[in-house]
Amino acid sequence: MSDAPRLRHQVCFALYSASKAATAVYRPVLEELGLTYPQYLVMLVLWEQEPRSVRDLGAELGLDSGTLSPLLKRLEGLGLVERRRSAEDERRVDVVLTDAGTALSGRAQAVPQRLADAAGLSAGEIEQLHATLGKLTAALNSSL
Amino acid sequence: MSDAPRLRHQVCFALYSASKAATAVYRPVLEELGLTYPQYLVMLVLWEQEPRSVRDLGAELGLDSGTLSPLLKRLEGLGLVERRRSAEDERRVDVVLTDAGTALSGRAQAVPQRLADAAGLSAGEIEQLHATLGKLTAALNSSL
DNA sequence: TCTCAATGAGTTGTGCACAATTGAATTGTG
DNA sequence: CACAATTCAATTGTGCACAACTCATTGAGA
Repeated sequence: MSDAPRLRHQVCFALYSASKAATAVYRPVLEELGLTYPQYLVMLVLWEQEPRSVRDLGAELGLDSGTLSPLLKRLEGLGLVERRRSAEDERRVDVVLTDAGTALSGRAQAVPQRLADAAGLSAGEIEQLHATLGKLTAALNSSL
Repeated sequence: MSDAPRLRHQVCFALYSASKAATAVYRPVLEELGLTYPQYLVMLVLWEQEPRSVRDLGAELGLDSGTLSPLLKRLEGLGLVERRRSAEDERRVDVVLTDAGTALSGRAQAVPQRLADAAGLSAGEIEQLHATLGKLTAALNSSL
């Protein structure tokens, strides 16, 4: 028989599928907030701490300016954030929440629970999955 | 303190990061084959069995024609596959491997090992991760 | 047989992801 | 101080992902 690698045996495909399925579950929920999934991730970071430079956001999320610049422009267009050149370092652009951006946090509370409800995994399995994914991501990133 | 959901606590972000890290590890390897990661997935399916209709490929990979049509056009441009209208059902387009497409299978043998090398997980952990991701994906998809 | 709903592939439009490049601001070193 | 190297954000170009739509083909039912 063929000894080509098999799709269903590959962990990378399992990761790819699970990640797509998770964002698909989030999509209608986030649509109520007017956000896409990557936009939601940026807002999560800002809700934790602001202002954050574009570089900080990129380091936190693993995204570069090619992705973030237009995304932030759209968030600014939605009236959720503002961008301003940093005073100390004119190369930097600080991203801050508007009042509307801050207020959106409240409506976002219920978002993670929707995934948990749909996941069909026990709390222990979730925790172990989370830990294993963390190890895996760290190892993969350090191998680059 | 803020009771906004925290980025690092979210399994969805762990999935998103791990998936991106895995494709990043694959990228330089696949570049030697002239493939992107989604193109590699399509080739994996075809190496298992061909011909496959566009619909079959989509069902296998969870992609729709909006993604597959241009991707297949690029694979055809690379000379790896051919597309032909099905004789039995003129709505369908069957995708078949060219000789070059079949031959590429050999060079793709070593690809999965590269991820395993970089993963830093034991065989048991990999297996459990794979099983948990499978359960998760099935549950998420059935909740839509 | 004659609709008419369903199916399959393609196209268009929006947004994400990443490589490569540009250009301004900053830092380090002589 | 001068100036080369680095840093930071933005832009451009390619490709993936998905929604919404078009259009041809098929198949089921009146």
